[in-house]
Order: sequence, then C-alpha cells, then structure tokens
Amino acid sequence: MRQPLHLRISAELAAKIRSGEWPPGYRIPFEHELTARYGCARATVSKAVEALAAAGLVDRRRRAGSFVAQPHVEAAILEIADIQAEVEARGQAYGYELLSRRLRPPRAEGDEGRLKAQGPALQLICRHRANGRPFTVEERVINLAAAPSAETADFAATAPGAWLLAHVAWSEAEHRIAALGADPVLAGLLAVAPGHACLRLTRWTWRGGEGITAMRQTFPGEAYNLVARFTPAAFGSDGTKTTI
Amino acid sequence: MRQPLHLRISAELAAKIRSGEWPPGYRIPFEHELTARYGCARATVSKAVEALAAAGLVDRRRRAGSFVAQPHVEAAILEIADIQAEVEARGQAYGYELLSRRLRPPRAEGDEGRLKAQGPALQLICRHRANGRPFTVEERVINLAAAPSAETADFAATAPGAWLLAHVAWSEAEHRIAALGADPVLAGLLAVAPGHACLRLTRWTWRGGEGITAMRQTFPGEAYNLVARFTPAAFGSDGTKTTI
DNA sequence: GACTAAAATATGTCTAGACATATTATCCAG
DNA sequence: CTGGATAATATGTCTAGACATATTTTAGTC
Repeated sequence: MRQPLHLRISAELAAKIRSGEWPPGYRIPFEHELTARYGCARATVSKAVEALAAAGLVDRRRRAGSFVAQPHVEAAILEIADIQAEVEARGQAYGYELLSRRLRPPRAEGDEGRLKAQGPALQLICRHRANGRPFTVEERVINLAAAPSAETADFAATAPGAWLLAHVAWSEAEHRIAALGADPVLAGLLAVAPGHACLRLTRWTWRGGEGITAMRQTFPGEAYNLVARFTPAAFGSDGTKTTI
Repeated sequence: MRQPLHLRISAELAAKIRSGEWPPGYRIPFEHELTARYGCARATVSKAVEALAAAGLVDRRRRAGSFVAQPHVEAAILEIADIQAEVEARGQAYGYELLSRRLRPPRAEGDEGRLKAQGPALQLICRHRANGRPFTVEERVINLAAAPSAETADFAATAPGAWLLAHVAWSEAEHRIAALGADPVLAGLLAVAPGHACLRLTRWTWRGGEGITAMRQTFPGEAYNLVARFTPAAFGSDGTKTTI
C-alpha cells in the first residue's frame, strides 16, 4: 500500500474535474459505481469524495449525487509569515529595534476598541529592517489582562509578534489590508517621502471573546507584496494532498 | 441523532484547546480513551480527531498520540468577492463601463508573462463605480487560446470577471496585493491626485498549466480594505463546522 | 391539473472488527 | 555505555455490513 486507495481515488477524480473533462454541474459517479470500479468498500470511496467536497471541488446532495462545483474565486489563502523569517527568506539581513514602550490606561476607542479590552494595555512601537533599510513599522497594543507576563518581557530583545506566539494562545484573528499615504511621522520612520504609498496590515487577535493584541504594520509600498495562492483542489496531480 | 457524534466530539475537543485548558503541546486523549469515554467505535473518534488535524488544531503522530498544535498565524482566508456584489453589499449603486478593448498579438513579458500564454490575447480596461464615483480600474488580459469565446463576448455589457466565471473553468489562482502611488493616467481614471496611495490587487488564473487570464484592479486607498479572517479551529463552539 | 402520500435511493453516520505502518521504549549484546 | 534488534502501541487504512436522513420520483387522490 504505497499510496492509500482513498487518496488515489481523490486524485483521479480531481484530475477529471480540473482537466475540464467533468465540467461544473457534471454528476460524478455514484459511490456504488466507484465502489464497483475500484473494487473497494463504500466507506473508502465515500472518504475520497468527501475530501473533494471539503476542498470545494464537488457539492454532495443526498439522493441526487455529487456534482462538480461551479468554480469561484471566493477565498484565497493569505500567508502572513513572521517578519524575520520573511526578510531572511529573501536573503537579507534582519534588524529589529524597539522605538517606544509605555503602559497605557484602558481605553476602547478607535481600531483598538475592537479588542474590547477592559484593563490597562502595553503599547509598543518598533521597527523591522531588511539590509539596514526600514522594512516595516509595527504599532502594537497588548492587553495586559490577557497576557500579564508581557509587562516584564524584554521587547527590546524580542519582537512582540515572536514573543506573543511563544507565550499566548489565541483563537481568532482578523486582518485588514489597506493602502495609505505616509503621514510625516511615519514617513520619517520608514525613510520615505510624506505621502508615499504604503501598505498597511492590521491584525486583531482574540482568545475566546477576549482581545489579546492589536497590531498595525506599515510597509513602504514597494517593499512588500502580500501573496495569496488559491487552488480549488486540495489534491495535486500526483495524488499528494496539499495543505489548505 | 440531532447532531452527529463525531461533530460533537470535535467540538468538545476544540473547546478544550481553544479555552487553553489543553495548551499547545498537550497530548489529547488516545483514540481508545475517547472510544471508552464516548462509548462509540474507534472510527468515529478517529474521524473527529482527524478533522481537528485537518483544521490545524492538533498534530497526530503514530505511536505517540495527538498533540495540541502550536498556534501560528501562518495563513488567513482572504475573501475576494465579486466587485458588483461587494459594492451592492455596501448599499451603494454599482456602475460598470468598458474603457478599452483590443486584440493583442502574443507576448510574454512582464506580469502577464506568468500566464505563459502562446497565442493572441484580448486586452480590456474597464472601470467599476460605486455611487457614481470610481471604485476600481480593472486591466485584464484574456488568453484567447484558453477562452476562444471571449472574442465575441460583449464586455461592454458584462464585466469580464463575471463573464469568465460563468464561461471558463479554472484550477489555480494567485493574488498579489501591493500599495502604489497613482501615475497620472491612473489618477485620472480614479479621479484622485497623482501620487495618491492606491491598493493594487493582481490575480493570475490558470487551468492545469495553461494561463487563462491576468487581472489587475487598482483601488483608491481609502475606498477599499481587504479583510481576511482566520480561526485556527474549523469548529464553532456550537459544534457547527465553519468553512475554511 | 394540482396536491399529497408513499416508495426509491444516494449520501450521512456508525459499528466491530482486521491488518498495515510508523515510532517509541525496551532489552540485549558488544 | 552504546548500538542495534525486538516488542509494544497509536494512528492509518480498510472491510462489510447496518440504519438514518434528505430528496426525488412515482403513484394516487381530490
């Protein structure tokens, strides 16, 4: 059993769909037909077809059968790597510096209000560099009620993202991506002209309903491209299951 | 059987993980223990735990057991809706106009070269409006070898994205998001000042290895925010399975 | 014809096993 | 003490059924 049968079945069905041989709307063979074709139990073909359904390649309807789904670009996988890893993956030298750190009384207005934090917060501003040049300015607010140990962490040595990842569990996150012209302060920090087009990535992170941290990274427009890849099939043509 | 048992098990395990009661690295109960606890067959608990693994909540290792995964913000779901739906969802009036249409000989340089198209292509430039104001300028190239019927389609009446979705199957897509300052031509089309920060979404779409279309949408910076939501668990607290 | 009840049927869920496979722990020999 | 063979064990895959559930088709009734 070099290759599990259910993966082989998934891959063969996925190939028919992706090649266009089975167009959207086409009813793929019933489970009992696949059972006969592959000479296996229904649970096996069911697992194969269910995987295609999970990948969005087919829609299943009781009594009616399973149908090739209409293609739709509705969701893409946006990979947001750790800044340091991102910079080093480009073969550039990574640099990090803490610009500002202060304790802040509770407040709930603005972007940060989405965290619904009640207690005091730690506010950090730091800068990441690639080959010495400013790569991104990060503004971060950490809810000390959710992460008390952050108050004594050494954020001059460790970037807040890396520290939080290692110390605090989270359950939900939301990202927002926007373009904006750099204001004078930001322009100074990023070493660009005021008004220069920048990409801003904002992220809120929660655990349960409790806000943990809000973060805003601003990149000079030409320094960073967010890349999102999407494949409707989770199955490569070689039968390997790709991660979604 | 109001709620399938395997979903109930998944939801209960997910709740323990998300609450922090089972921290990253914690070994969740063995399948035979869950089998005893829930009084069901191993296939049922296996399906439940496998779903958690697929959702990235746990890592499974033979002989060792299943362990709560380290949380990581590595991938987010970027939802990119149809422009018309997006505008209308905001309660604004949608407008569309075709600015330019021409047949182009094959060429393979630049962004478009990623399509690896051999034959002639159709090049379109169009503009989408929200409440009368420019919302985005779309530049699109369609590979006529992959979609011959595009040559006779009426893109003055139907936006190319909607037309392609209905007429051409695709298998892979890639998005790129960047910020840039508007050049004079773009600034005129978007009715903003030259240099104004804009958000640019570029998308390439393939079927198999064959490029179908390349698209570039540029939004005035303040008009559009891309939103990506991420939850490590595919299971809501109510046991419902959320889509990934 | 329109509406309703019943039969048919494909998928959804689940069981109680079996054997395969990867990995860890153990024990033994050198 | 170290390296390697061996045993133990948790997950991975699969079978051959069973019953549940949703939906469509069919048959029957008003």
